[in-house]
Amino acid sequence: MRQTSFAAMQCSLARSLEMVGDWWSPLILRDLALGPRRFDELAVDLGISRNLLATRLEGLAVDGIVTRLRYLDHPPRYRYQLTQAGVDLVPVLMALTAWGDRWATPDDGPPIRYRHRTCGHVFTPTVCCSSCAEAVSSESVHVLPGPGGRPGPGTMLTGEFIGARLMNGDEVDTKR
Amino acid sequence: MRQTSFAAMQCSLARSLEMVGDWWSPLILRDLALGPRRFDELAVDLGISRNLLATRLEGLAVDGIVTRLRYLDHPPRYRYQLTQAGVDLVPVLMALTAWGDRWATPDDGPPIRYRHRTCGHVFTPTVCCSSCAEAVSSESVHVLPGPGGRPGPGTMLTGEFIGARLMNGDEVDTKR
DNA sequence: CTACTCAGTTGATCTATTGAACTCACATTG
DNA sequence: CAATGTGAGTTCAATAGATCAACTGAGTAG
Repeated sequence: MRQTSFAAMQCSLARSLEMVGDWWSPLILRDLALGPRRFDELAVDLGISRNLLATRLEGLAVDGIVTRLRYLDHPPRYRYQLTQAGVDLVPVLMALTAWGDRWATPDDGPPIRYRHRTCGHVFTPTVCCSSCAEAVSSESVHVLPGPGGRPGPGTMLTGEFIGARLMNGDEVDTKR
Repeated sequence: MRQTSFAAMQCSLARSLEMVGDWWSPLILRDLALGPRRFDELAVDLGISRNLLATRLEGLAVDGIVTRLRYLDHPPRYRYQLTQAGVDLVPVLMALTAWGDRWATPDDGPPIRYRHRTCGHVFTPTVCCSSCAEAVSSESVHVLPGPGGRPGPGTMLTGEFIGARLMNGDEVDTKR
């Protein structure tokens, strides 16, 4: 089979997915952000098979998202830690979690909540405009071609649709 | 084998991943947000195999993220469209794309850029606090247990680490 | 009448995921 | 000091998913 690699795609989403888009990786990163740091903790918490966990951690380390730290020499004991790239990814995972709180219907309300230290409030992670700090929706965004944009594997046609175009189309109706 | 289902996990991230966390799904949603809407357009643009595309689209439709619309009766022609859940997910994908722009090192700069209609600026999608609109980082967030939180598959230990705790630990160093 | 498009199915092949058992070094306990 | 336990994986058989490529079938264009 060989799962198709997204690495060659001229698309930052595809490249992100190549690094953290597989089954388990985001949950491993969630755990590293929330507390579990050691191999066995991760394995027990997630219920992931140990060989897969080993493979994933190695991949994440190669991609510079986690580091493997030896915190004890005798016996050798390791701890996995998020790098800056990993830390930067946490808010994105929080946003996806917030989406799940809304659309994946948890049985008894959200399993965890976030409080913002600087303002003190319990909040919902929201994707905002870096310029005006307003929440963005797909309707309020124009997509523009960037310097790295060109047709290629994974983006054969998208370019034709882009160009000062309203994201999510002109003839859109979002009825369910 | 059966790939482990995340659906039963008491974690909104896991439930989100159950719906959109598999190989290709996020790219399919990207395409639906950017332009391609028809089966063949998606297949050609992504280079995904046609049977997988059919399976994914059906799954996304079952989960209420896309709808299949017949826009022509003779011959029968269909178009796939994001539902409100799908539209709500787009900003999250944008945030992940922005992460990729930063950490997945595109060769020639970002393939696409976003402009915010309401303020007119080209911007970086940023995850912010819904209360104070400041950008959140994992260091500025406390994690609190929510009503739906309890140990279970996929979250056996995380609960022990949570409780008015600083996300990403107390003894964290984020050196690379 | 033939070729082409859209929207998928079907089937053979191959690989990633799973679950469980195994290794190996060190530590702890009775 | 023998027996058990813990951390951090590795090895292995079985199987569900992914891939590629060819096929179907309705309709339309030339």
